[in-house]
Amino acid sequence: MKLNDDEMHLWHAWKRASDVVRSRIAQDLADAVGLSDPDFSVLSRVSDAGGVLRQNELAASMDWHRSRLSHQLTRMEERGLVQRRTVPGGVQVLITASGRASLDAALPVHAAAVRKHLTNLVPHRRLRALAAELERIAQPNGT
Amino acid sequence: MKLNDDEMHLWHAWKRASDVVRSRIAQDLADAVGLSDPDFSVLSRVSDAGGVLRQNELAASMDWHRSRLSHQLTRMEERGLVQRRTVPGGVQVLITASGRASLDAALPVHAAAVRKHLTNLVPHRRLRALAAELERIAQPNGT
DNA sequence: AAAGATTGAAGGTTCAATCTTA
DNA sequence: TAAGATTGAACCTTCAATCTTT
Repeated sequence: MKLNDDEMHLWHAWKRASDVVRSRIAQDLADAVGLSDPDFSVLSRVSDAGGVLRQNELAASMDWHRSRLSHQLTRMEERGLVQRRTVPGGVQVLITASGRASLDAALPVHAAAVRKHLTNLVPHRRLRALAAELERIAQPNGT
Repeated sequence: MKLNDDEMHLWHAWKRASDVVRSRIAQDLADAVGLSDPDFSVLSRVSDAGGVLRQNELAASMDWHRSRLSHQLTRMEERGLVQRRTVPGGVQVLITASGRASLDAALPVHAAAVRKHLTNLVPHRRLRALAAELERIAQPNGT
């Protein structure tokens, strides 16, 4: 019913590390290229899919709810980063030239930020083990 | 300039685990007692401080910007969870009876959620080591 | 001036309700 | 009907500008 010292310690460390790493990487990205974390995620996925992706598949691949993606795409479309096109059975999301330019600028910044704020702070020989440990934590459908 | 496989793997696992754990715990808390994560954090801190805390110290102890806390307290005050009182040199935040009742209801739910979605998914003998690893990651002022 | 606090705007997330189309 | 998508409201976070008090 109450957490013991070790559990509490891990919880606090977890919370702090999650927040700190996310905000540091987001800050570097925003400062350098004016993209938010969600902006970058969307552009990356669409680009990886070849520049076009059905909205429904995009949402599923990112584990996002429909409405979340809908709001996000509305904002990104207003900024000219992506374009929506209605097709039979749904909506296609296309990356624009401007969106691709932003992504290209963001990629090295993002990689550098992940290195600086996460992977470089973990000993090389621990990289795989920590990743595996995190996957075990994220795995269960604990609901 | 580009992440290698191990770095990429860790990054993806990290992002997923961070999101999943945060949202699962937040969901349990919201479903059971109607408190958000920030609500719970504020109530916990104020309660730990004896039920009263200067707003400035509260912000500092949570690593929050002034405006973030100000907005949060405005919402919480409207819901009757806390009360603000101007004192020489600043503002005092007081937990209300209703706020304390919500916190009391939330504490066991929160502990159970942290166990279920985080600490129980880590082998007992790894608890301290993982916490230490996370502290090392959160440590540097990487800015 | 400096520190504490507030405000409004813009972006982000979630939920429930709605609309549209296969 | 069911799946895909949108919308509006409420809450959260950040930033820049402002206000207040010491």
